[in-house]
Amino acid sequence: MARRKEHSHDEIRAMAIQAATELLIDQGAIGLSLRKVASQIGYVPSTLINIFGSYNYLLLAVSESTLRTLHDRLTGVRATDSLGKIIAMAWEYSQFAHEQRQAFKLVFELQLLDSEPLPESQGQLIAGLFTLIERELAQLFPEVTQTQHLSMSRVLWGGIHGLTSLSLDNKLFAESLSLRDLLKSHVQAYLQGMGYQKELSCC
Amino acid sequence: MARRKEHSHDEIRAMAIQAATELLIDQGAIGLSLRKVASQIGYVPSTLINIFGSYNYLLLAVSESTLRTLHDRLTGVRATDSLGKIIAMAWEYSQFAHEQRQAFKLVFELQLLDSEPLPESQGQLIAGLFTLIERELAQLFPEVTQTQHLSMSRVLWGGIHGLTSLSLDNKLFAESLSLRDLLKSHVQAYLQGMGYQKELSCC
DNA sequence: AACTTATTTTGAACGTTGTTTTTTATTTTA
DNA sequence: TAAAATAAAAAACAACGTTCAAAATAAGTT
Repeated sequence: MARRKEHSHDEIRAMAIQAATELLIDQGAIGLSLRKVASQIGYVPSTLINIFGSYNYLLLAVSESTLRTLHDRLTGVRATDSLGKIIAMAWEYSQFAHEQRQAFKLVFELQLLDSEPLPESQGQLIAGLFTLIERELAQLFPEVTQTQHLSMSRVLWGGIHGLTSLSLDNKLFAESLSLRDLLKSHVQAYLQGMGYQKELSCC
Repeated sequence: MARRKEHSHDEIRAMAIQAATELLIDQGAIGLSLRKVASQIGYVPSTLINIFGSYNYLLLAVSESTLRTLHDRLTGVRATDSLGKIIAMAWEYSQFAHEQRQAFKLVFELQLLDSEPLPESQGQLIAGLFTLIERELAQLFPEVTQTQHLSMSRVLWGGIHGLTSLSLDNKLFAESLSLRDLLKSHVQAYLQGMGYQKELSCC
């Protein structure tokens, strides 16, 4: 058989990523396979392997697409002050995770082989999430070094991610508590503990 | 063939769990399969399915065993005060995760089917980790309600888990920062933000 | 325009996976 | 001792990712 040339490689890439995302949404991670994606877009497994390199790299492309969407959602968050913005982004992060549960889990659970190095673009995308917080920290703590902004952003995002992940798998074991309140408590108390005292009259 | 009766079912269970753990350690999650576990202990796939119910339930048993070991390690942590103990447990948690990387990831990434409900024992084990922190919080904040202890323990452990998970996958993107310092910063600042002021002279 | 050379998609084959079903050997019971 | 129950193994099954040779189109050459 041969070169149908109905679609370019880039078009096939896009079609495969979209098909995979849809399968992921309404069939779950188990209902996703290279063969299903291929048949969904009218191609054949080996064609996708030629284009993506491997099934894992296809999944990585899906993960990358998910991260881009997430990043866009976070940049769309608005708030009156930096503290409110961080809290709002934390909430947006967790909401996205719950809405796109399977796709979100894929981002953090995809296991690459040693022969399949993580492309830098993927790292840049995740690092880009941290940057969003660093920017706000620079506003809140102008007197503090950049290394400390770095550190604080990791602690904040680590907590947001951890709470979100555990919540996704119902592993918080606290039905009476709302994830929203936990996230808010985390961000507020940590920043307060780090010296942020906007509406705190000390003694 | 038939009933060799060399081992009881419980013995086979234990052998399978141990073999799976060893395969997990020195071959990674990819090198693990029902068939390999079976052949490792001199049995056959269908025998393990008969005993465990499914391959997933075998993995769940491995996960349970891992959680028990983790819990034991955490209860072994000693410190002079409650704050120090929480920090020490956080560090122990992350150390365990790095030492038993694959087994730790299995605990939080194992996906059960809808037809395979999560046994309560597994939930109890994870909830038991939170309890360890709640106990210390009761010491630190005796005046505070139990619901608030619950909430604070989730926030603390969520952050510890998130930082640990991201660190496990090299997704913190901050080589210059040590995980230990991040954990310490998280616990200390959060508790301070929540009103803990042991060695803090206010004004 | 015809022929050759590249290119690219495909179909078939391979090895492996978890699971189900059937067969077979052993143990228990009558 | 014979029949029934039981338990382990073997074989069959469907699905998986991947590889590879064949086939069909496109591009290049004379």
